[in-house]
Amino acid sequence: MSSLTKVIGDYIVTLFSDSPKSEIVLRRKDLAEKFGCVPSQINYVLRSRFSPEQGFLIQSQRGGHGFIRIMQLRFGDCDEYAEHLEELVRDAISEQEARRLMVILQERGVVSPRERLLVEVALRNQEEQGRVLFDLPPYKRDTMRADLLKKILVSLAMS
Amino acid sequence: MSSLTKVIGDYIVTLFSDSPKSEIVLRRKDLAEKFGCVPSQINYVLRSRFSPEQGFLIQSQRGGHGFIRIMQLRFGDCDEYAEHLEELVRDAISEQEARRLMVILQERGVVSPRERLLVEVALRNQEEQGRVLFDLPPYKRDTMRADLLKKILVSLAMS
DNA sequence: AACTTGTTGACTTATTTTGACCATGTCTTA
DNA sequence: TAAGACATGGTCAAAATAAGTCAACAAGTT
Repeated sequence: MSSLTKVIGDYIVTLFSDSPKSEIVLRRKDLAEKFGCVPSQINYVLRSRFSPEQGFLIQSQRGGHGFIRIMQLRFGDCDEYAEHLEELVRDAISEQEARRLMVILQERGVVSPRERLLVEVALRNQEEQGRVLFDLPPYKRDTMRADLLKKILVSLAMS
Repeated sequence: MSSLTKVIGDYIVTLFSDSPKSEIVLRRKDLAEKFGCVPSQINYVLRSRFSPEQGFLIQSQRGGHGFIRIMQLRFGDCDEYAEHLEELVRDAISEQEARRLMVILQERGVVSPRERLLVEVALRNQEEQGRVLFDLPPYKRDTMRADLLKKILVSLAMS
């Protein structure tokens, strides 16, 4: 039993694979009708599944002939992608956010499952030592986690 | 005298052997109901028996259509090899020895070049923080490096 | 007895679904 | 061409649903 949000999200993904361009255009109202839901559900799908963090950009227009355009981000080179990753992690990141980011990166094929496992073990190790050995406050642990994650992801992006 | 935790853990293991994939999805609520326990017992089972250090990755979602997905990345028959690795690393290891070990493991195909890179980044990061941030003595840094390396290698031990 | 592992439940946080109300376009017509 | 009708999309919050955390207590081990 899959959620409506997942079904709609998957449908949008198929639109991308059917399209030669890395960009699709759709009507919120039509999509909502197709899936028998309220229009604002589409906004929720976009917000939760097609965010910049997940590699998408969205443009839209209201009124007659309104539309929603979803663009898949492309990165020219490693440096650009590394920069993108650094922006995602920022200065501090919680355990939960970090884990979620790794899930997304694995799903996008940026890292393998083994690499994700490795990263999780490294992050958990640091977390535990920060907490138990040095009694660091939560925010400090979040910044240290961000530092480690950025170093790892950037080095992988460049490899 | 078998604890509920063990029973549930064993049950989850059978789910893996019944499944062709190395990944299963379950509902916390259902599982708790099946074994007549509180839902949070399931979290305990996962924490104590299916951690990244034990070769498992967990992804979960709260709210409507929530789920828990468990990925198994290693299989039971590598305990011996894991022990071997622990013996290699011992209680303390220098930066140089660690790097040499990683080179050997990569040459033997135990880890990929990217995985080796990842490990080296994690080790360097820990080294730097131990030195700069906490002013740890060399021996302490060597033991911490050994701990991290062992955790990582054991969790990856497979092939 | 001290320590580790397991069990429980109250409280917290996150996700999905829905709908009422808001904002901004285009089109028609006086 | 200005006003109003019509057509879209956006925002926000409530309700329903489900998972996570934490700490106290219990049971088992050493």
